[in-house]
Amino acid sequence: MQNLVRTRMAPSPTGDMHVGSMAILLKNYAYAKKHAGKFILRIEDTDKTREVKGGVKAIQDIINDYGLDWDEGPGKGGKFGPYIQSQRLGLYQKYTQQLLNETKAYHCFCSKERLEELRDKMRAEKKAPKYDRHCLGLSEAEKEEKIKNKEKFVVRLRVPDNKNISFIDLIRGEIAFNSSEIDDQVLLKSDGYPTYHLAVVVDDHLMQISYVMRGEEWISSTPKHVLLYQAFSWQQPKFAHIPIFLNPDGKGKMSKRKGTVSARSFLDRGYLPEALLNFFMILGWTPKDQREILSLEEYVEEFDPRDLNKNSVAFDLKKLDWINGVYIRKLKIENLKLKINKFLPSDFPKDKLGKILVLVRERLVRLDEIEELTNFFYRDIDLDSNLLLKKADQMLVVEQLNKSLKKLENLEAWNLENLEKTIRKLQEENNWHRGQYFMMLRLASLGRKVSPPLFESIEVLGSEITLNRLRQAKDLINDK
RNA sequence: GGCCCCAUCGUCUAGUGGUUAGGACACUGGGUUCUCAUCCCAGCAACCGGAGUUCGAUCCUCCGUGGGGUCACCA
Repeated sequence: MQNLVRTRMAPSPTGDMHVGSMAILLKNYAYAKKHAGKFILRIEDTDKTREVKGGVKAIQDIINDYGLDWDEGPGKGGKFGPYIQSQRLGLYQKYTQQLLNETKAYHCFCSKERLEELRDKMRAEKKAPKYDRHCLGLSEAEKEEKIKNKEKFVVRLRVPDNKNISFIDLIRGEIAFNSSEIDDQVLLKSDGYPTYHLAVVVDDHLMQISYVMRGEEWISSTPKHVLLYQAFSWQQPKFAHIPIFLNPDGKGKMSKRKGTVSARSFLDRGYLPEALLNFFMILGWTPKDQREILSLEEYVEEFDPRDLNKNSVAFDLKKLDWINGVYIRKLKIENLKLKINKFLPSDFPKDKLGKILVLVRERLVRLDEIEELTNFFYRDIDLDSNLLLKKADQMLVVEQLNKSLKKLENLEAWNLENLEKTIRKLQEENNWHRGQYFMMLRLASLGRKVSPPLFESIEVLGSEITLNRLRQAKDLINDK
């Protein structure tokens, strides 16, 4: 049991989960699965001021909507619970007390104003802002007095001076810091809640997390955590800091300013969860054979954080679009029907859904394009006489429409075979230019230059609508 | 600014002390075709710079440059 792989994702319920977080979650999930370990979901709700209501539920939902799940955590239980940090306050206070007793931590009564002033001053001197340990000099009596007077305080870690602090990152190797660069971290806030730094270390230890895989932006915080592991004499987990997503243009950390970034928003735009996961997989990592389309199962089998690339990666939407298209094309119609349901406009003719999907499946890049791709099947179209007459004169087009109408009106059955045979025959017998004639018919019956194949489309459209539109086209040209 | 991380086509990457530096997306051209899309074929395109180590560096070392991250009683 000692070597069990236990990974975790520890989001805060402060708003929609970022796509980058989902990508990291995937890696934690996959690695635990690969080693028949456990993937833990822990909620880090230690900042009461930023918490949003329904945040925990939103986190659980989005994970499930991406087709993933967790083994221990809210809604699942587990023997290391509770998995919500606000329910573990006593634990953090207990461990803080331990550090206090061992003089590895100390009370700090400094006001926010003083700290801010201090920071401003140090910044002005071009130095890294650091707490000046003002309260470390307090005598025991002074401290007791302040506590008795109910003065607010925080507890800070007493960081050793000039000590080499290093850790092994699975992706990058050894990373070293000097402890003098590290601030005396606040461990316990004045409201009794722990800071992130205390809470992660305590919980990762207590929950026996063996691999901490988190975003690269945590590298500079890791020495603080290492210090804490040392202060408690706890064994460190293995660390892997995952490269972050850059904006699609490759400039800067992917941010709201340059577009939508929540994991939910991609689902809302009609990207399939499997396609998104696949995209996350191959950003910064490739399987040995370099294939780019792979299933979750295959990924679970092959992924290892040690093979991750070191550099941050641009979130290339073009590639995502390509992957999404690949996945849509692989979908069986019955399956596509289910998945596209929530993107259908209210006036979409559900009885024709299957037939229409057959026609547009290979043209869909995102599910939310369905309306744009199919509206001519169920909405009035705009006929443009200029377009109709673009490659032929008025007389010819009227003749084409007349002859077509006559034949189509007398079709025995409105099916693909009859339609194709009849129209092709008309074109051949009259020696009409095929491109012009077919395009004119497409324009007249579907109202657009770009569409699924003509015969299939008008078959689905039905005789009534098709013939009406052809008549309208004729009238329009005659009126010109 | 301090500290830390990173550096192969536009993007995501493979790769090696000696290779025509490979693939995918995107882009361009062609084929199939009633348009578009799919599919197939072809093309364009990269080792950040400078020293050093070496018979030989894209690969190893150092410096520079560039990009990124981080410096809260937020995570």
